[in-house]
Amino acid sequence: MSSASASSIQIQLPDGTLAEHPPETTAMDVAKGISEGLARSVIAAEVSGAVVDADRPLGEFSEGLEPLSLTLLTGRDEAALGVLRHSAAHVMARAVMRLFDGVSLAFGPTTEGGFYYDFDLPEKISEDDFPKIEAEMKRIIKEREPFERFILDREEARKLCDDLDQDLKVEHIDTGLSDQPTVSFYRQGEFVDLCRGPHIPDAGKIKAIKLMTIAGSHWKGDTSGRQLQRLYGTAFFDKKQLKAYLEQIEEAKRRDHRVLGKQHGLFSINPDVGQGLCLWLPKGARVRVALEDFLRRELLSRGYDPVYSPHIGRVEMYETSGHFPYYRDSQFAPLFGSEVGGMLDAWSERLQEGTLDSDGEDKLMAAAEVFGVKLPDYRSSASADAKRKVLHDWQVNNERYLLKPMNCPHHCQIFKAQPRSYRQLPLRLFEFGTVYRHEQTGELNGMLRVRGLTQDDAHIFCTAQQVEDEFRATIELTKFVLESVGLDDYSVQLSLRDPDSDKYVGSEENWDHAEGALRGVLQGSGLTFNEEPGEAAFYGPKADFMVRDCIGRSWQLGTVQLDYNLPERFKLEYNGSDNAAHRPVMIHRAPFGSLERFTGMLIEHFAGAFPLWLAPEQVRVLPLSDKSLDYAVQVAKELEAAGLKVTVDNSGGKVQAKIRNAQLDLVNYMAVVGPKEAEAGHVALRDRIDGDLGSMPTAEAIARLKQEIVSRQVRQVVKSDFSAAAVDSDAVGNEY
RNA sequence: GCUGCUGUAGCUCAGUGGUAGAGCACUUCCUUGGUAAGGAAGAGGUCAUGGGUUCAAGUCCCAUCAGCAGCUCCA
Repeated sequence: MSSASASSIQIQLPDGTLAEHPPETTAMDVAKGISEGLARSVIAAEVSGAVVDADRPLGEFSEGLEPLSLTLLTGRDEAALGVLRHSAAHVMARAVMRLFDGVSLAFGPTTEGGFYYDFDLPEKISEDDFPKIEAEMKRIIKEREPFERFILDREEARKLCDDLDQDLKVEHIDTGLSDQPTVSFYRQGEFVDLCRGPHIPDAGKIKAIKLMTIAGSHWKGDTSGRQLQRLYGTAFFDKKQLKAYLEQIEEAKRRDHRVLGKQHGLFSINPDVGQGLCLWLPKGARVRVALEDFLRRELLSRGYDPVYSPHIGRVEMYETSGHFPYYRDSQFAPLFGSEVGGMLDAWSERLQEGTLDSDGEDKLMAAAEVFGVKLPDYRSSASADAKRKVLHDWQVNNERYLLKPMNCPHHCQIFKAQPRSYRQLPLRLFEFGTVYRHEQTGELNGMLRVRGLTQDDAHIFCTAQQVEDEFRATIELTKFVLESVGLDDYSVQLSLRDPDSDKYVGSEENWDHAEGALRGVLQGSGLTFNEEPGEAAFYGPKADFMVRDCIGRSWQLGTVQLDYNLPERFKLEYNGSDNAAHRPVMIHRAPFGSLERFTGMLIEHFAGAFPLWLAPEQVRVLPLSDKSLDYAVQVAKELEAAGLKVTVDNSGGKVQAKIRNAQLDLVNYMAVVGPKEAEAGHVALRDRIDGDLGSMPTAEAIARLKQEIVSRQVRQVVKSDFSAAAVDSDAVGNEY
């Protein structure tokens, strides 16, 4: 960090040129040396890979005799946009402090689409305040004041923040920054903020700003802590980029699967059925059936065995698997064979918490007796654990069930249902398994986050040596599935264990082997992937597919996870070639993730306009007038017999109106039929995308459409011009 | 779950404390047509639910429920 005593430093520019400069030279000086125009457009600099202020003396970054690599960042560089936005966050905070009293600043970072700043202030900010805040920001920007950096040691910094009445900053210096001997501040006019930087040279560089929304947040993400007001905004180097960004948001809104799902009759969620419980309407169900049929056929041809399991299971099974009661908050409450089960459950919980006094205990005993429950082994003098065991034993004998939160325990039981030999491995069990999870109300989101979902779930039981081949086959399958629906922009996130943690089950040797195998397969697959140490589940490493849709948003869909835990817990065994019992490795995998989430994502990806092979209404027959209705019905029967999803528009009105409605309903093909077609046995086919295709024999039209279906053509994806990922979907973690 | 916003016809939405509105969709009638909107009439409402204030509440207040945005969470 500290400047070397050398009297000069060597600086290397991206084109390779080397130059000697005094250590106090700044990136801005270097830019001026090249041209004044460049100097005017410099936003920041990248020095040896780190983004820094353009006015920092470069000598500060010099270590030893190595030349410093310097890249001047201008509005054209992606990294510069982040610097701009963070400076815009400061400008916004400054404007808010001018307009409101008692503002306490929290954090103000950049986000993918802009920036935010969290404030603690007595007054509530509302969207009605945005115009005046924006006006104040514009006033600040117009003054083009520079951002000035200065360093204080911790004590001075603490005092400064205290003098400024910034108690959250004081707290942050005391806690989050307790290991820093000095901290940096930025001053812009009267506004001073504890900040790591970097910043733009002056506020005049901000050419376009807009406040987006106001929302609640929490100090350091702690929901029990102070509630803050988070003001979101965005900023760009020019107004055109801002406009494109706002259009991108509008485009995402137009594609919202909840809007399109309602508009096109795909699915419905209503309070009478229950929050987060999705009704698949006929059209949505047809899309799902197409997806299920496709995947089922594919799995059967790839050596999978279909299985079915019920929607509920004994709680004891989930105790064995370890899912109950540890994840109780996100499960629906157990179903009890007896009315009294729930009471015993609460009773047991209070014993565990130690909140049950003897008076309460007597009342519970009396209540239990009313229900005819006899607990002769329950002694009031016994320990809480002993009492809980008595209650638990009663419950076990009186059956309690859980709506299944995952399919794995059932599939483990299927593995166990028969003796297994190594010759049967790998055993691949698949099921479209419906599971129920009691997600928090605030998490629910259309089809993307629901409480009842169907996973395209399978569990592969294999030997440690087979993991690599199975993993490779699963990756291939997932690639194939994604590409079949026209998703060709994806990468893989490989989650590995944290080498410093001991929370993991399974032997070190197995983990090493598995992680090496996974990495090797991904390297050989040609897929782009990144490794995330410490992100693995405690029971095994995993690979998640991150998919980009056509407007640049990224989604986490398919997942492959290794599991050393469940085979252990369920004591799964197979007989090896050595005639000894061995424990299999289990692989969870789901290329879609869940049918709900996948379909919701597809609705947005295609903006509701599904490719022919997935479309819920592939052809609509449009009679020219009622006189041609009989022929239209006859044509529809022929198309239906050929396996096409077809309807007849029997409404009155002109054919132009019928075409318009069919186009708006996103029907792939229209078959216009009038007297001429009836005469010749033809249809006048109209393509949703290309328009009128002319008159042709019905058989020819059928052949054409079937060809398109069989080849699973994805002919049209309406791409947005805006390529940057502006709206990040809530990337939902693994589904197991 | 937390904070904020919203809830009016099937859908999208107007509605200033004083008789409930529009467009689209729907039904009926007229029109029978050639590749993105033919015409007319009709029907459709416990203004989310429950309280309160008021002579009077869709409108103001409180609670509940639901939706949305963000936060938090996601085996």
